[in-house]
Amino acid sequence: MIRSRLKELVDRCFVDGVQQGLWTGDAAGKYTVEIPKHENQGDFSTNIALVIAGLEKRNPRELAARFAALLEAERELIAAVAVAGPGFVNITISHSVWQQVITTVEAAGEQFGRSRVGGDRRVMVEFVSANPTGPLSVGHGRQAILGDAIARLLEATGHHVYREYYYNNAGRQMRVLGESVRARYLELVGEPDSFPEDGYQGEYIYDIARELVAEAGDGLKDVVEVEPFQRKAEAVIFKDISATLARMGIVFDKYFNERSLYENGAIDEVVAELRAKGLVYEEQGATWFRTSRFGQEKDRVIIKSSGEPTYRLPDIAYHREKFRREFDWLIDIFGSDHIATIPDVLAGVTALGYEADKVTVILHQFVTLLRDGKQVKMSTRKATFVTVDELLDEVGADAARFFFMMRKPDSQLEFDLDLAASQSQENPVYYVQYGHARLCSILRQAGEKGVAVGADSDVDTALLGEDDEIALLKAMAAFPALIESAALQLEPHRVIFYLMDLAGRLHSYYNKHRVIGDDPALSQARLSLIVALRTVFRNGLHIVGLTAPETM
RNA sequence: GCGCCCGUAGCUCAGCUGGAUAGAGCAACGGACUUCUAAUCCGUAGGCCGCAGGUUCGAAUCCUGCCGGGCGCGCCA
Repeated sequence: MIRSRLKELVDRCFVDGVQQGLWTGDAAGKYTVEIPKHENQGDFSTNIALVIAGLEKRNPRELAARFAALLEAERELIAAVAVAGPGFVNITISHSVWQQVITTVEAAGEQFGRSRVGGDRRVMVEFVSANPTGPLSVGHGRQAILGDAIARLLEATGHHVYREYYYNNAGRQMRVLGESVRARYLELVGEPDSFPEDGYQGEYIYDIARELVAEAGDGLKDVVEVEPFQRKAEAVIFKDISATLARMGIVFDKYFNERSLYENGAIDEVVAELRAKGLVYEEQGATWFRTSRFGQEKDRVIIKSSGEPTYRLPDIAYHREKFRREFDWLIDIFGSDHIATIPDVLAGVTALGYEADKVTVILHQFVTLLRDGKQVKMSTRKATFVTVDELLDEVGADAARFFFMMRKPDSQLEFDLDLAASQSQENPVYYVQYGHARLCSILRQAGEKGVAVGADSDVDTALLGEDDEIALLKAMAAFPALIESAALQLEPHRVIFYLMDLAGRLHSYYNKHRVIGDDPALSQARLSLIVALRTVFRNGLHIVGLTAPETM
């Protein structure tokens, strides 16, 4: 906001300098205006002199001094200019400019931080995509929160977001699930059948079987096909999965199933197209895709000698469907164990004539759970994993969201159950939410004491001159740019770090200064700051799907 | 063996995509409640940014090679 205004100013001074013959125009677009690391280095800093010096082999400090002289003339934004270090030009913005942020925030209200940079681009975010063979585990939980937070950030920045969940219901995995349910069913109606060797052992399989007994008694005991059992399992488990996701505030626009790709002929079309382009061949009874043409080590089987496709084929067909549905940007969120499938899918869509550039894949690392300081051992096979539902029971939706968002996807995530569940000071979720509650509390007090939070015409924001007040104003001013960049970089964790920082500044300020005091004008000014801060907290929390409690 | 990710304070992790003197939260230690919520604050201590080279005005960040950890490398998904 202010940074972009300053950038325009710097650009103008740069051009002025070119016209005056102080330097050439070569550095255009190469220098930056940034917020420096240390507070004694001004509010903003530009490396323009260093860039020019590098290009023209000149003395950076001298160039910096000349550039500073040009900036000095601009007094509406700038309070001070200084040359520092190897040749940085540090710029201090006038307090009055920061103080105007309060008006800006209140004018925008709920829209503060939201933007239209997305330009209505249509984006699909595919995430979770767990096959309905059992309840969601904590690994899926991370993906669910990550994907939803990314979706929310994109929505906040003017994208049209479509959330989609893809699952395989045509393959072996779901067949085994059906067989597992049938075995439990037969066991329950007194006709024990051998349980499949690689069957699903979880207690939930019995639950599904019990539902079948309740509905049909022993009427299904002579059914040989696995189909009815599989369908039932899929339906029941999906109902549970959707309910779990809903507990976290996640709703998908569509559950896309693999089987539909067979039914509408998409699978056959993909094979035919690839074959027509000479990218498919038969060997040892299987059908191979020439992935080696796309920079891979070797070709891959897409149809097994048994006639059954491998997972690759439907994955490619599914991605072709995404392209056909005319999205501008396709975001896939996968666990890091799916890394091997990505090149195949991208090779597939490239081969079919689509721009693989439109696909962004985010791989997230695994989650380890910590309880009593020790790692919780989990095994999918034995169904000893901790489910998302159990996690939500234990720590609640906000803490789960917060903890899953706290780390960038590339990092493995250690989820400390005791910390997330603790209602105490070391829990960062409460630290941030308490910030918002505290602001609400101050405003409640103001109301009770009859200190009206005046229309901003009565408020003299120039009274907000304390260092920590200016720091709070600066932090608020940085919020829109933060949201924009977190959205475009697909990095929700940055919002969390921002909120923790803002909360820290607020709590510190609160302990140092009284908002409602003896001086009515000062109280008014500070209350206007509190109102603006509340807006930023609320917007920040809401944009990433967290609640903003008014009391705690 | 090959590919991707990670390695930063005792622990868990940030570090705005190459900037200036390295950051936060926990844990440790010492302080602050007659006050708008102490779910808070203030202070102290804590570092060979895995190691070694290279690129340049400048590297935690980029390139190469090692070391250590995770995930993959199927006619499983």
